[in-house]
Amino acid sequence: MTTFAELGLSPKILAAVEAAGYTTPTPIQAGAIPQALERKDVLGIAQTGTGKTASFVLPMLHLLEKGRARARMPRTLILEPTRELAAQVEENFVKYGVNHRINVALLIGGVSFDEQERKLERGADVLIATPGRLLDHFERGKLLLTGVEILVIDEADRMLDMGFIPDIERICKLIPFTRQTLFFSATMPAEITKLTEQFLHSPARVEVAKASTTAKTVTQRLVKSAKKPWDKRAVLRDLIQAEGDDLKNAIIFCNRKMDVSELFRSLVKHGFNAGALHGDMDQRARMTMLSNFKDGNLQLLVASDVAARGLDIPDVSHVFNYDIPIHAEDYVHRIGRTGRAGRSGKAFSIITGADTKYLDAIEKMIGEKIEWLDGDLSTLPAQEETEETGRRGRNNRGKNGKKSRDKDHKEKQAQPRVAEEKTAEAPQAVADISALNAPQPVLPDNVSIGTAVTAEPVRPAPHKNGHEDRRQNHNQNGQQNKRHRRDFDDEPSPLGFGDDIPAFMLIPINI
DNA sequence: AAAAAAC
Repeated sequence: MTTFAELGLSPKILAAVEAAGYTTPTPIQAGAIPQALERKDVLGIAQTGTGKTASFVLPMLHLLEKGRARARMPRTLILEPTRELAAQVEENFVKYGVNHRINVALLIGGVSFDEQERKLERGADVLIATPGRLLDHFERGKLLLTGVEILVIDEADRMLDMGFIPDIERICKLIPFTRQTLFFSATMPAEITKLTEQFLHSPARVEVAKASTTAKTVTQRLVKSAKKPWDKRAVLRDLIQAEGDDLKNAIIFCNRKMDVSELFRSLVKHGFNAGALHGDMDQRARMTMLSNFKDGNLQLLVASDVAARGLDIPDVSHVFNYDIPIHAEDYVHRIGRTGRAGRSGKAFSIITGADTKYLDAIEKMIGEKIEWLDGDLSTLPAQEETEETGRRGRNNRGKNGKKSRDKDHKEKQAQPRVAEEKTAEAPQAVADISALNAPQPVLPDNVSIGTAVTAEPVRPAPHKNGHEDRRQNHNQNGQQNKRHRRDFDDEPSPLGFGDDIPAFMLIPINI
């Protein structure tokens, strides 16, 4: 079996790898590192969770040992599709670069330019960036890409999904062709193959057997539910409680950002130790939520698909699909957050009558039928007329019977109820939850409860037209609906604390 | 029925 020492890495790097507790390289590392050290282009085909990041970070450190960076001229560039992934790669440089003196700059959106510019000015050995912010810096003239010796394109197929390919092409053309290119993708659709033909020079192809769709160590179950959000939330709570101590930590996926916020608030109200993660959250809150979840301070993370792929969150015992994903491949990515490295994991998907089409597609794709936990949809009692739905339905609806979140929201402010949905007790309710149910200003979209209790003024009544356009990339038709959404969702981005979030707010609620 | 990413 290969060892790290045989790969040709410098002693400084080997020491750091050993200190990090690794002895044996993964297949992608064993395949890619020697090629990269020989300055060959590499085409790495590997999923996340295969040790892919180290397979470019380690050889990069090795090659960076000679020479040093000049102002505004980074020596290497790594492109990542999401901010979290970019930050995660930076962490890898910290971990494996403990014995090196290298300057790493992280260029991602959602945070201020100033510090990023300072780091560029100081001379960056490694630039880790999402495409938009990188080009933004470039257009401002803060950055020259002519000194880049190594270019890494990570998660190329995801970049494709996200429409980044034109940006990637543009960036590639700004970098001298004498560079070395390391290119990673989990799949190779035609567009990606074309891209590699365009930008790689006789690459060494390193392919890691794809973890056959879904890991065998993951127990998958379907759970029936009526369609209404409060029904689904109750089903979820029951599931979480039924798992008891088996549930160490879990990611709960929703299809929409708005539902992430809503479910997060609901879970917290019910006394669960939960956080939230989606792309409209303030970057700082995103980072904090993620690190708190990784550190075990948060047990549950309600997330959009921003968390479905790539994020290195070891040891998630459970994945819940609060919504079943619309695209079958997302199902695989989501449940791939558990059952990693041979450990066992459980994945529960809440299914309503409207979901069967997507469920069929998923089962077809993974090539198996997923078992129902407790009877399939046909065993679902007729839901409409139950006391439960009746009561909640009234509270959740506006005069015309259409859902009016804004109204619902204000009602909650005015006369908060002790228990939102059915009076399920919180699982391990110990701490003083009453504060959460006390009258309070609008509970912010993004962060934990502490915020609401602070004297942050309730946000001024309806939005003036002007500043609604921050997120105008929603659908074109249906202005009415759109307004509803915004009124609820478009809280002043987290809390209006600007860059200075008081520390206590970032402390998750431990119960 | 979506999310992500620049301002």
